[in-house]
Amino acid sequence: MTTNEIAALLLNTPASVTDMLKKLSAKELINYQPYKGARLTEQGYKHATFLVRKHRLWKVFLYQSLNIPWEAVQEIAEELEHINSELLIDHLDSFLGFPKFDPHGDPIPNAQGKYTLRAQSLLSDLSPGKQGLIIGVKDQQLSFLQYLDEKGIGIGKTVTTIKHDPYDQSMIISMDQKEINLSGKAAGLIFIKSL
Amino acid sequence: MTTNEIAALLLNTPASVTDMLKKLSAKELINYQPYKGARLTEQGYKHATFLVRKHRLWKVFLYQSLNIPWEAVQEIAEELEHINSELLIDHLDSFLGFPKFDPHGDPIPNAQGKYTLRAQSLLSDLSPGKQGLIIGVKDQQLSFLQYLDEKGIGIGKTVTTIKHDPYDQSMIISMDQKEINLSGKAAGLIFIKSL
DNA sequence: ATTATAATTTAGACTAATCTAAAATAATCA
DNA sequence: TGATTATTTTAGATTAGTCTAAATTATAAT
Repeated sequence: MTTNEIAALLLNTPASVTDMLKKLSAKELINYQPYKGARLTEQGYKHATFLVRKHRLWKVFLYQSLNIPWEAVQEIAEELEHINSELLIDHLDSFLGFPKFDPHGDPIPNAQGKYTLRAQSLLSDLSPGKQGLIIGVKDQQLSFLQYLDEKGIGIGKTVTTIKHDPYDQSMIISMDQKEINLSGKAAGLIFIKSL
Repeated sequence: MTTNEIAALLLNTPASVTDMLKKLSAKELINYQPYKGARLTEQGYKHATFLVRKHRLWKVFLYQSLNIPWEAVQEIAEELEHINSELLIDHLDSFLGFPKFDPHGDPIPNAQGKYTLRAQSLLSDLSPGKQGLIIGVKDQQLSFLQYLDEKGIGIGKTVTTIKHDPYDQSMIISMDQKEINLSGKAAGLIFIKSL
């Protein structure tokens, strides 16, 4: 990623990002060469993985145990993920039953930092007549998640492609004995396991 | 509390505490007059109560749900308590079954900020032959909690006073069919409900 | 291959939170 | 009650994280 992209993502200026890169470099979490970009070191990768682990485990907890609505989960998890205690996270993991995926279908690194892989394809590639199990989403913007909620689409649902429009890629799928229209854009953001 | 005492507690210098008092005063959380001390405003009291609520609910969660050992609970709870979301805390409260007391026996304010009161006395005041139920401790220093752990003393245990030494106030109590020696100091830090 | 444009970094300023040392105020005691 | 001591506050320095504007470097276009 470029300095500007990071800045846009963090809602900071590129100048601030440059400072951060220098600091991360001093801590040996990244290898950084001015104007050339940066790359995580092994140590940095471990830090990042632990952060991902914390974030996704908290998401599972907030959503599954506390029943906190979608809209609020992301924001709270971003605060919780900064609490630094391996003990806490390992106990949380155990409490939750060592989940392998978070409520968006994203894989959760285990205590050793290993991700569970699984075969996945896009709903947009599911041929007419075929069945698929929804296992995740690619985009976690609120507007998209709400769009899915409205249509009743969620992780764990089984869908069948009825029709795939060759012109605009929009799809008609069946789910829960109902037919649903889906834009090509949306279908390309939904991960499925074909059945 | 004095400026110096606050400083000692926070492990900061008195100069820093003065700065904090001025800032809290600017936010109208305390009424502060230089050299005269400070007092919480109504708004400040509400903030403080919410902080206590957060802290104690997290403690219940860490201890009861996650089985995190004593020694670690306090430190983690101090980080968690700074996450500011009423939604989160109210859901956590509900998840935990709206507990009224934390694992040390300290009362937890409800969503309206009300504490549950209960009659309590000190173990040191329990006359020989009388029974009491341990419901809390007054001091939460690690060393004291470990001292209690070693003797098997904890919240929910029923004890009977056998003997009370008039000279050094030390006590012999019976618990779980065993006799236990307790210093006068310790007995004065244990809350009981007499039975 | 030069030049123009875009991306990135540097320099310097600002704020917030802390500190030390000095000054001001309050409390204590002879 | 006046002097001494303790407490508290102020003043000024330091560090970390951010910003804007200017300078530098890389990329793209003619």
